[in-house]
This record gives sequence, structure tokens and C-alpha cells, in this order.
Amino acid sequence: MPPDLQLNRFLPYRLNILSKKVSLALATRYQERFGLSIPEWRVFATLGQEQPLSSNDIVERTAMDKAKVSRAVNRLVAAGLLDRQPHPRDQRLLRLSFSHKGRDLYAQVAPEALAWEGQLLSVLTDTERAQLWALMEKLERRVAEEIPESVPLSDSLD
Amino acid sequence: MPPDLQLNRFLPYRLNILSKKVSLALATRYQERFGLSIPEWRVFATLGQEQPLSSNDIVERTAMDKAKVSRAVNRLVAAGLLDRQPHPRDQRLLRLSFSHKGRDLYAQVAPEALAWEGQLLSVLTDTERAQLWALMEKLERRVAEEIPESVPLSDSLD
DNA sequence: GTTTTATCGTTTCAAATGAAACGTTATAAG
DNA sequence: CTTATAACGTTTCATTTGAAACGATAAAAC
Repeated sequence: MPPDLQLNRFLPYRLNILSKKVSLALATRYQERFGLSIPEWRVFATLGQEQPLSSNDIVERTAMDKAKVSRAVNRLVAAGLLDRQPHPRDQRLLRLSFSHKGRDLYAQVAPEALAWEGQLLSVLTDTERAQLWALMEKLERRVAEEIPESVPLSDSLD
Repeated sequence: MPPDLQLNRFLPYRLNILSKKVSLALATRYQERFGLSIPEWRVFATLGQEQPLSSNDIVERTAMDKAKVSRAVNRLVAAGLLDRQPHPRDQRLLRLSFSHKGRDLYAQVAPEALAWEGQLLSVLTDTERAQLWALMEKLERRVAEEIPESVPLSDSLD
């Protein structure tokens, strides 16, 4: 008798597919309209939260690989969207922040991302949205207990 | 005034991180214990649902790239876990199914995956689990409407 | 029946990835 | 002070990735 593993009722599987679809749908938009790759968008949006940040801050906040962050930052700096300055007290750190151009772009991108999310969430009631956040937080806390010591969250987990 | 995009309340971002963490936690287990890579596990688990399947069936069911499926299938066949036979009526198709060894391995892996999922879901009540599935299904249907025509779901969506 | 056209799975190749090594700077230990 | 250890960000390099080209088969159009 085979074990009853119903894949479409298996959380890791469904979560992966949902996450991919959501990322793709969104990525298609800002790729086409703003020329940002996914890693670039992640870095950019993270800086929208708080500035300045070091590369390592961004690694921690996004669960991205540090090499990937380094490359995304370089592209953003080259594109004139970020300023990169040495930290005055610790020369190992970078102080990353929006350039003027970056701030302008963020002012365009962020509302659009929010609007898109709003469309997506429009299928849920307020109660359901609250449930969704609560459930995701519970799961995230639970799975955090399981993850072996600070293993980097690589991309190719599919 | 900056647009208020709170990243940790932004669904695509949180979904991505949760999905990564879940996949990683699980992957670590079957990688170490059974020597299966993530793509291999996906193919393997899909065949656990239904047999025989063609490579293309697996592509559709898993949202994986067809080149990746092709490579994973080859490794599984080489490892003696799958049988690959030509389809009698359509020579383009493969008939993939578990070998004897594959069936044995599945009998080991599947219960373990289910048990692990059970541990993860143990933080949720029955009601909450039902909510989770309902919410995910709503979101998935909604996002499916947004996805441009049959764009493949690539891996590097992060 | 012959000629498109489409489908399946593999292979190719350029790009992306991430683990490890590296140079640099800071901190801790001696 | 000097040496050893740690942290930050970049670079290197082998591997993985996936878009596109491909060969082979089947279906559709003519």
C-alpha cells in the first residue's frame, strides 16, 4: 500500500508554486516597465524601507546570497540609482542609499507594486487577509526552528 | 512623502521567503538521507501520484522547466530509480514509472515527507489548516489570471 | 499522398548562481 | 604593540539554469 502523499495537498509543493507564480507575475511588470531584474528589485525595495544600509544588512533582510547582493548593488550603482559611500567608522562597510534618480524611480515603482498587490489581495476579505498574515507568521516561526544553523537561502530551491 | 511599501507586509516578498525556508528545511532532509536533489525529488514525488507519466506530464504538474525535468529524469534513470520506456502508440513520448528500487525508495521517502509536513502544520489547528488551503487556492486562481500566456515558471524568481 | 505545422524530449550555449578563496579592515587575544 | 581571529564585500570558478535550436515523430492541411 503506497503512502498517501497527495502532492497538491502538500504544503511545500503548493507554496513553491504559488510563490513562483506571484513572483513571476510581479516581476514581469517591473522588468518590462522599469528594467529591474528580480535581485535588483529586491535590493531596491529593501532600501526603500530604511537607509542607509550595508550590503550585509540587505543580505539579512532579503535572505539573498551575498554574492548576488553584491552584483545587484553594482548594477544599481552603475545605473545611477544608488549611491555607495564608505562608512566613516568602519571601512569594511558600505553605506548604500538612493541617489536622486533612485528616489524618483522608487516613487514610481512602489505605488505600482502596492497597487498590484492590492489587486491580488482583492479576492480576499479583510478577515481573510488578517488570517493569511497570521498563518504565514505561524508557519514561518515554526520552520525557522527547523532550519539548520544559518544556512543561506539559495535560489534554486525548486 | 515616500510611498508606504512595507516589505515585511508585502505578500510576494513574504511568500518568497516562507517558500524558500520551507523548501530548504525539507530539502536538507531528503538530500542528506536519500541523496535526492530538489528537482529529482519533485519528479520522483510526482510519479508517486500517478504512473506512468511522460516528461511533459511532469512539466505540467510541477511547473518546472522541461530541460530541468529532462535532466532530473536522466539522473533518476541512471540511479536505477525509474524505468523509461517508449510509448507504444506515440514514439515521441516516454512512459516513466518507478523501478522496483524506486518503489522501495518512495515507500521510505513519502511517509517521512508527510511526517515532516505534519510537524510543520502542527502549529495550526484544523480550522487554520482549512483556512490556509482556502486562502492559497483563492490566491492561486487570482494570480493565474494575471500570468501572461503560458510563461514558464523559472527557478530564479527571487 | 504530400506537405506543412505542431509536439516531445534532448542538447547547446550563454548567463546566472553560490560556495569558497581572497584582500581589506576591524576586533580580540596574547 | 603584535599576532590571531573575525567580518565585509568582491572575485573566481565550477555548476546550474533556461531559452532557443534541434532531431524525431505525429497530426493537420492541402
